[in-house]
This record gives sequence, structure tokens and C-alpha cells, in this order.
Amino acid sequence: MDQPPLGRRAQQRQQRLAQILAAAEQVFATAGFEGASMAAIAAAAGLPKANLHYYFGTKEALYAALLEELLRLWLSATDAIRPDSAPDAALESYIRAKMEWSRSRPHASKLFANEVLRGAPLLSAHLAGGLRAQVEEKSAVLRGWIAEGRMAPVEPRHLFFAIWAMTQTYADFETQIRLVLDVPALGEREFEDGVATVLRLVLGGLALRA
Amino acid sequence: MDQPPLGRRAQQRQQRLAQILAAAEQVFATAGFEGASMAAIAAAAGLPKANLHYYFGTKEALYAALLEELLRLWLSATDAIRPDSAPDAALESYIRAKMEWSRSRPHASKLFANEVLRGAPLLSAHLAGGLRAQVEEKSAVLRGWIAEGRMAPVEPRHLFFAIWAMTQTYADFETQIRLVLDVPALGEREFEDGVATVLRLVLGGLALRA
DNA sequence: GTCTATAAAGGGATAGAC
DNA sequence: GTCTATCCCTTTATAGAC
Repeated sequence: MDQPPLGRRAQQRQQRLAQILAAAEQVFATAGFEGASMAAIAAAAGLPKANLHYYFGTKEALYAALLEELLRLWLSATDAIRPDSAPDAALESYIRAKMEWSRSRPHASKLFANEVLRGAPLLSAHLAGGLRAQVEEKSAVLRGWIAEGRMAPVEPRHLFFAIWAMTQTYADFETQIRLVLDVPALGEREFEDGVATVLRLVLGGLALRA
Repeated sequence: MDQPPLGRRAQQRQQRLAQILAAAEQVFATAGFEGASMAAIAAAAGLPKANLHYYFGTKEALYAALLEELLRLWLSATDAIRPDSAPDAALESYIRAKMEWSRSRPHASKLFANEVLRGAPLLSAHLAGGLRAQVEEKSAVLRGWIAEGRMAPVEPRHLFFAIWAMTQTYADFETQIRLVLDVPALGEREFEDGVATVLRLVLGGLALRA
């Protein structure tokens, strides 16, 4: 993606941008768009407030830049679901990828959840465009497997909704899960139990395992 | 709950309170705590702003009153899960109740989601208290069924997380589901497909149906 | 009890020195 | 490019007339 001959100035610029984006992701994720203040983001980034405006112009532009990056992540996880794949391996791979995303990028997941809760004012076009197209494409693959008797009949789009919900809940509802389980933070143990549960429901529910 | 001899004044007071709470639930649900303004809530309730302060004092008190009511709903849905129940009927009843709640009270679900995303500052005590206790109690019932061989082995608490996620997503992520399905609003058809999908995954995954 | 007017605080954004 | 000081608007909350 990056052209190699990047001057020292451009490098520093990239670093500043990344520094601001990381701080913004964290603050927006837990406070939401309205709840996050530019002052709080600046403090998290260790920079004066005016610096953020120099790099991104407005609060909304900074927020939009984060969503932009987020969408690439969202749309890149379904690669394993292809007509020539084995249904059980494909779905297991997809579920593990989604769960790993919740573990490693919880702020991104929460940011996305906040935006959708608000009615997705900055994301509607992408949801109705790229995401819908991808869901349709992958649903066709699943319908093919069902027609061949390789998988129990299910409405594929609702299966995706269920998988998204079960995996993302470990990021978005982390607070609730942590308090119910009475652990200080979600760790390996909790994510392993989560993966095992989701795999049992999906693979078992679709007659893909004993 | 209400004492019968309620004077006309008290009746009007109750009506005003309900009117404000309904408007506040809707505004807080989509805008979040910070994003919602007392002016917007007042407009939705058809009252001047000062009226809200007269009845509830502060914005946070109004918000807290909504969460209070919400918790009663959350904690009342697991009644069907009892040691002497049939596992499949109990879980089906629970799933249908949770899904019906997403259909009939989407604003309440979104309000809850917003609060948990924020780290549940006003809800931590209840999540670690009443909710945890209830989950432990019902998990013990499920472990009993598993020990008797009436249900496939699963970590009961994570099963609850999965059921909560799959059912609440039809309220919280309604915008995304609507756009992916390309429908103007979620209707009977969509909720029936959702219930069917969740039942297949849970009952099938736990070896409670063919 | 109800409403208008306003006080007090905090927010995004920018001007202008360096 | 970077930072301080500040403008201007919105927001919560209340005072005080009715």
C-alpha cells in the first residue's frame, strides 16, 4: 500500500496520523461520537487539541476516517467461504477469524456498534452497498451447500446475523460478560470457551458435526 | 404495584411521568446518553424543557430511572428455565421471549446496549449482583440437565451470552439487518426467520432436536 | 404546577504567534 | 508544523413570573 520512498517528513506525518487515530478509536469506542470530546482524544494522544484539527479538520472527519479503516476489516473476513470449501472448515475458519477480531480489536468493534446503534448515519451507504453485496454472494455459496445436502437448511443471511452477534458480543458487551463471569478482564480462557460455544451451536445446529 | 385509590392529581402525575419516560427512552436509545439533549426529549414529549427538570431533576436521574425499569424486564425472562422443565421447551420459550422483547421494545434494548458499551457506569452493580446471581442459578439448572444426559455439554454462561447476542441483535443492529436484507423495516417475516435460525442453532447445537 | 428567560459551563473550531 | 488563547455556539440547569 505504501510507496517505499517515504521522506522523513512523510514518515513523521504517518506516525502522527496513526497516533491520533489510535487514541480516537479508543475514546470514540467507549464514549460514542457525541460523548467523545476532541479534548479527551487530544489528551489520550498526548497532543494539543489544535493539532487534531490541523490533521483532520473536523471531529466528524476524524470519526469518518476511523470508520473507513474499519470497513476494510469487516469486509475481509469471509474469504474462507467459497463454493469449493468444506462447509464445516469454512464456517469454523470464519467464526475463529471474527472472534479473533473481537479479541484483538475490541475498540473497533465497539466503534462499529456505536455507529449502527445511532442508525449508521455515516455507514448506511456501505452497509447497503458493499456489505449487502458480499452477504448475497456468500449466501449463494451456502444455499449451494444446502441444495447439495451438505448442510442443514437455514436462511443464510440470518445465519450471518447470528454469527456476527455471537462473536462481536465478546467485544461490545465485554463489560457485561466480565461482570457476570466475575473476572477482572476477558482472557484466553474466556475466548476459548466462547469459540467452543459458538462452534457447537453453529456446526451442531447445521448438522456439520456429531 | 399501584395502590387503587389514586387521586386525579396523582393520576395526571403518573401520566406525565410515563409520557416523559417514553420520549426519553426513544431519544436516549438512538442518541446515547451524551448525544441526547433535554431539549430533544422535551420536544419528543411535547413539553417545555423545564418540565422535565421539575419531574426528574437532572438528565442523569431521568436516564437512571429508565435503566431501573429496564432491569426488571431483563431479569424476568428466565422463568421458564426450571429443573423440572423439558430442556427443549424451556430454551425455546426463553428464546421466543427474548426475541419478542427485541421486537416490541427495541428502544429499551438499544438503551441497554448503549449503557453497556459505555462500560455500564450506572449498571455495574446490578450486572455483578442480580444478573450474575440469576445466571448462576439458571446455569446450575442447565448443568443438571447436562449431567443427566438430557442436553449436549456446553458452558451454560456462554450459552446465555450467545442467546442474548443473537436475539438482541434484531433490536440493537436493526439498522444493519434492515439494510442488508433490503427491507424498509423489520417485520413479522424477518422476526420469524430470526427465531427459526436461533432455534435451529441452539436446539440443534445442543442435540435437543433432529 | 407550568413556562419564559437566562445564567454558567463545556464543546468544536480558529486566529495568530512562534 | 505546532501550540496558546479565544471565539461562538450549544447544553444543562435554575430563577422567577404566572
